[in-house]
Amino acid sequence: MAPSRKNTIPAATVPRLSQYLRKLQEIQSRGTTTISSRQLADEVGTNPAQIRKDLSYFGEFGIRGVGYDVDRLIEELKKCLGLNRSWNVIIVGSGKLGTALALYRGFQKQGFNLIGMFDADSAVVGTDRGAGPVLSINKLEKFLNEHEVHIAVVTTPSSVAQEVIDRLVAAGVPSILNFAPIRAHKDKSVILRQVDLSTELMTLSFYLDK
Amino acid sequence: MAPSRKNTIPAATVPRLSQYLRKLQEIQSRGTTTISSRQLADEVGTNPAQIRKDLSYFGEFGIRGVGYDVDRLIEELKKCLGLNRSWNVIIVGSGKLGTALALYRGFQKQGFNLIGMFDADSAVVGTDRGAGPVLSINKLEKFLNEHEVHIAVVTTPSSVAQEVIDRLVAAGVPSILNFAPIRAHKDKSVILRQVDLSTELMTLSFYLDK
DNA sequence: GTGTGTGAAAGTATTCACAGCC
DNA sequence: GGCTGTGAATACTTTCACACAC
Repeated sequence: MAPSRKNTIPAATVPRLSQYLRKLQEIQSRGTTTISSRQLADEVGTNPAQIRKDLSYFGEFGIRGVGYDVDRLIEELKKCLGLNRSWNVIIVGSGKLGTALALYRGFQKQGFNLIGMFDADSAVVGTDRGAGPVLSINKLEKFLNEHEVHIAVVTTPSSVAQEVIDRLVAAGVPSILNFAPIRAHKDKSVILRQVDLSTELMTLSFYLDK
Repeated sequence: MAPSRKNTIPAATVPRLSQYLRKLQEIQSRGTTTISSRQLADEVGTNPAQIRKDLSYFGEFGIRGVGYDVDRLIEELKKCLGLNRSWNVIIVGSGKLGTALALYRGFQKQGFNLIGMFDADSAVVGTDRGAGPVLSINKLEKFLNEHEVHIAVVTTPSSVAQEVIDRLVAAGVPSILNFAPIRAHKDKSVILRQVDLSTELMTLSFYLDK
């Protein structure tokens, strides 16, 4: 039976589940209805045992001798990932990067509702960057008070990113996705993930230099 | 003695080195000249043993009882990461995201030279998005023939990303940073890293849903 | 026969704890 | 006394290999 005790699931498994899900949605749209762990592994660039092990933390979704039903597995993965509901998202920082993210269509598709964008620049406030009129950063706390925000995406300049993150945390936002190139501090209760161009480039540099 | 045999260095260490480097540069600009592994660990959000172990793969850079000289450690980390030289970078896909990345100032600062941007949209070709006039994607192979490109950053729509990556690989580009939300395939000789908004959001969703 | 689910084994990564040097 | 560098211990991940179900 599905244990569903998420504390016991390896951290490395979680991002892989999302990749399985996306690949399966692509496979579904091609009209394929059944897939083996080997086929999926080939598509996603891993090995079959990894997939079976990852899935086994959540339950038994396959049929021995046959494989997995694509529709069923998509539903199960959504459930595993908490995607059978919607999450409210805001973007703080409405520059090029924030706008690029706001316009990303896959956003809404998986149940992420972009309900607000913020910026400090009064020339930007009021314009539409993909999620209705951009609000002034001064209205951040008021907005957070009136709306339940689950995820805040931070795309501000790095000079103000830590301050913005502190304000988000203080206002009770439970998770943050930070694109500013700083190593943000936060208290343990907040879920923080960092996406960092300069780290990615330096990592490539390391392997190029071998 | 510094072993410098990069195959033996844990994959998880490499991105951490880049974070140590960035934090040290910040610390340097505040005028601090010496730092202990504990202080750096607090700043970067890890533990001192992790830092000492990571550094130990490359050599002995500290002084017992004292700590690390900030200037020296910065130089050593740059050497470890292959940053004591410059790398040529192109961006393929000059939409909002590509433009945002092109305008990111930290880019040039660490020795990454943005030498070209490409797009398929003829309305975009010829405009300046932060790295001189955008070139037509039709001229990609010609450009790669005439310039040594070390890193290609892919920010195209996902529908064409795999095709673009295949062309980059065929033309001999040794490393790729892919922002398109696809699981790209590639041959083993190419270094590929993926940055993926939807995986990040789904990972947050997983932990929010606990 | 085919392919899943899963303990056990192998392989990696992190943390501990202390000898050795300042 | 303080802090690094590192083997040893622990924790975590991936891979193997096979019993079991279809």
